Amino acid sequence: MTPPLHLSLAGQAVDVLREQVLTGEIPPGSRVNEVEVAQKLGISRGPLREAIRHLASEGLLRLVPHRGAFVPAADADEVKALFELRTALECAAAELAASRRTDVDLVRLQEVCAESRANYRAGQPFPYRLDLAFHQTLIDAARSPRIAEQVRLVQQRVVLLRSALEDDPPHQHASMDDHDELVLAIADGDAAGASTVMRRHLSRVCAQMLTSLNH
Amino acid sequence: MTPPLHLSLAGQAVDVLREQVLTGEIPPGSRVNEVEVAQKLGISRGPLREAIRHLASEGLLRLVPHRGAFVPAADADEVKALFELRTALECAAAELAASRRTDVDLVRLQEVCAESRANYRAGQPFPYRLDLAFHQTLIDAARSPRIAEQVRLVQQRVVLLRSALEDDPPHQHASMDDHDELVLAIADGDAAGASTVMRRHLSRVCAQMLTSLNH
DNA sequence: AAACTGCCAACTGTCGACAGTTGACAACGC
DNA sequence: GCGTTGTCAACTGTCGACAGTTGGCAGTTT
Repeated sequence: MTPPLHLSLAGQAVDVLREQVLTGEIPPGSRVNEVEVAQKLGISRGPLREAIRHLASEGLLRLVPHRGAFVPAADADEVKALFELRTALECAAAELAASRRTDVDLVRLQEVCAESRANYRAGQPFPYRLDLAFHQTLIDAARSPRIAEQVRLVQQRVVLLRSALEDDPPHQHASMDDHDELVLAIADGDAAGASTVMRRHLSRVCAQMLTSLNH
Repeated sequence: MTPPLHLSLAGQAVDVLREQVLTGEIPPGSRVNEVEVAQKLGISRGPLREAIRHLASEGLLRLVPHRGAFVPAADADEVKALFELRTALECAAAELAASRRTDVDLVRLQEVCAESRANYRAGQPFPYRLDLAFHQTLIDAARSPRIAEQVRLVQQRVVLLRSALEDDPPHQHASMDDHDELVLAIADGDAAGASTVMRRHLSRVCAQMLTSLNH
């Protein structure tokens, strides 16, 4: 019994639109015209409206009555508020991961860290893909479905605000150090330590986003 | 026709449906028939579908492709997972409240506690209304809009699962003690203490829900 | 020129109808 | 009797069209 891999038009529209919003193909601040996008996707306005509402509930769009849906623009206060939420969730995830992790989880985390190091030594910048992979692996190790769900949504909103992020080698290096330290704490089953490191890590990332936002 | 149509039909449907789901008027496990409910509300299926999708994003309904929307039934694993999320959020809120609270916030918290005590001494059971009011006042004192938003959604889902909750005087007394202790920690600006008390409090509430679920 | 007013195009909100899928029931074969 | 298969009603997914609202623009007034 394979779950219907055939997604509804609304579901497909959600995926396409989410991609376009996150990649900046639909730039922050711009409006989403229902008839225009519906024609472009080859569907009617009904499913598209449901897709727009869904993305709005994920925080990727902002709904204004009778005016339409807008892509929220990066804003300092929004970044701070969002990182307070992210910190609450990921610190809890780090604690749970430290106490629930299996050896397989540990190997996966170490692999991601090793790949990041190798990539960095090869002279390439720390790809955001690997950063996401690390945090993803960590919340999987926490084995808390509802927390994982929320973390995914928050990280998505961070990606959206990340358009104004610039490459900063020192910051990237510090992030990799944080990740390594996190793995150590999780390996030791040190919940409090993992939480502390995660808080410091996210604090650093948040600060970096705020500074690059002011440029 | 409503002369001042301030809210869209979909928005009105969201409010009505949410009320019906939370009060159990639409019992857990039952299905929401689109045509039936649409006729009962006097609207067409379009706005109702948007309302259903919205409530699903809040976790008050569960969508099954080609089958419709169901009210999720209380389940032990779900309760545990939900309380892990709630604990992560409200502990963070308690910490923030301890460091950001104003004197007005403190007075409000004390007022809610005092009202609970008076109510209890009058021989009446600790109304859930006051419990909600306390947690609401606390997250307001935390001044973190994104966290507050998520806490509201989680508490709503707890209300939904709460149908199987029975009155338990000892538990109510312990809850009020926890609240008082929380206020003391927040008054002292003791973030770590507030977080610890909150964690113990929610752990107790979760355990109580789990036991009354098995009866 | 600035401000006000009425009009208009564009867009969202809403509706009724059609098409595709699902689960159940009945008829059939073993 | 039990399992299989064909049929069907009910419901969700989708569409095109209509109605109401919004913001802007032209024309008018002071």
